[in-house]
Order: sequence, then C-alpha cells, then structure tokens
Amino acid sequence: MPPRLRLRLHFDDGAFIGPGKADLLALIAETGSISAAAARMGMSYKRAWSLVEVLNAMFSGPLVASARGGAHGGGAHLTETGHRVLVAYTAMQAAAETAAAPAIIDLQALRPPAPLSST
Amino acid sequence: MPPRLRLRLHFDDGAFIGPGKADLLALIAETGSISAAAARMGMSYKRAWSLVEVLNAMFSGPLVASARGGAHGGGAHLTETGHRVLVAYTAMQAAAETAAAPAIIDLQALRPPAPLSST
DNA sequence: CTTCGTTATTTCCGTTCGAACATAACGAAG
DNA sequence: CTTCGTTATGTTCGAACGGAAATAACGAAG
Repeated sequence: MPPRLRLRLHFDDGAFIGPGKADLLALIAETGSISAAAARMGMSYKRAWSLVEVLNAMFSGPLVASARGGAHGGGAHLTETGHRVLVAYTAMQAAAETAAAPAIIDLQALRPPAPLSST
Repeated sequence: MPPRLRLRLHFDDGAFIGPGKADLLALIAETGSISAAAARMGMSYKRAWSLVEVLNAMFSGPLVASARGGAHGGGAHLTETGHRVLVAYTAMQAAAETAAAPAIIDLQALRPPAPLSST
C-alpha cells in the first residue's frame, strides 16, 4: 500500500480546507443529505453539520444548501460555489499527488522494512 | 498574502510526517540543539523531544543524533538519513506547491473579499 | 392534522493534546 | 570535583475536540 498524501490549504485569515471538509462535500453531493454523508464518513451528524457551517462561512456564499421538512424530511445539495470548490480541491489534490510522487518514493525508500507478516 | 499549502504524508502503518516534524528537523540542523529548535518554534522542549523520538522510530535508523553533557551541555544534529528525509520532504513540498498553484488560485478566487481594514 | 425523516441546536462527558513544572543524568572544562 | 547547559523523563493540569444523546423545527404527503 502506497503512502497517502493529505493536503490542507490555509488561508491568510486562519480558515482552511482539508481532506475532511472536501470528502464531506463530495459525499453530500453524492447522497443529497448531511446525515447520510456523516454516516458514510463515520462521524456524528453534529460534527458534519458544524463543518458545513464553517464551509458556508469561509467562501463567497454558502457551499451547501439545505432544506428542512417535506416528504423525505429534507436534504442538502451543493451550490454552484460548492461544486467549484470541490472541483478545485480535487484538482489540487491530484496535481499535488502527481508532482510529489518522486519525492514520496524517496521518502518511502528510507522507511524500515515491515516486521514480516504471516506469509 | 497567499494561502499556504500544508502537506502530511501518511504511511501504511499509521506513521506520518508533516510540517511540524519537518520544520523541527530543519531547525535542529540549523541550531544544533533540540531545545533551541523548540524555542524557535514556540513549543515546549518536551514536545520537540517526543517528536524527535517518533521521527527516530519511523525511519530506517534515527534521524537525529543527540549527546548529553560536555562543555556546552550537549547538542543534537541530523544523521545522514535525517538529511535525506528533510531534503525529500522539502522537495515534496516544493513540487506539490508548484503543481497545485493553479487550483489554489481557483480556490482563492472563490473566497470573500476582506472586510476592509483601516485604509 | 398526523406522520415521518431530515435539518438545526443544546447540553453533557470522556478523551486527547500539549504546556508547565519538576528532576535526573550526563560529561567536558575549569 | 564543581559548574553549566543540554538531553532525557515523569507528573500534573487545563483547554480543545469530538461523540452521544436529547429536543425542537420543519414541511410535503397521505
């Protein structure tokens, strides 16, 4: 299994976005629900909701639009801005991972051999 | 001020290296002392030392060699492996930052304007 | 107007993290 | 053999973080 590179982009005002928020956005887009996305990520609804709150406050306009009540209780979906953020973050991740690959290999080469599993 | 990209490389066994440990390595190389490096980073000596302990355990051989006692109380310096890890991490950081730059610009463009400072 | 599943919000609690503090060990120099 | 500054290690405390649970609000469908 190759090492995994995690990125966190810190803005000048202290706000930041990392894998947690990005994955959450992706799962909200996929499931149409904050609670479903939270369940998928193994986190509490409250935590997911608070992350959404932060996300909605740190960009120009909310990234997630949510609705209460209705036939299925409501739901949530990404706004145009939300989609753009998710796309840009994903692109950033992909570009960084590709560019960093050689250095990662160098680092991995300096790691100790596995203690031998049951083979 | 541009956003800052922070990288954390997670290995398959759970060990990881990020900006904290990397900066610490660089400062130990520069100052020749764990305590001086800790002071520079604004962290306690104990925390710095425990990070060194982790670093020394997660690669093939220690990254930091330290000595107690002596004329100036002792000191610490990077081993060959330590230097290699620092170089590789720095290269990874630089490569990732360059490659991610366009996406970062996209993200920054979606941020709200500053609330206007006292100009 | 009752039902239902989701969003929204509060309170409480255990865990983790790191700072702060306190000591001990060490060894070259004087 | 005393001094001195650093490494090495344990202990204690407060803050921050996040989970769990409870409760309210909501609105379309039946």
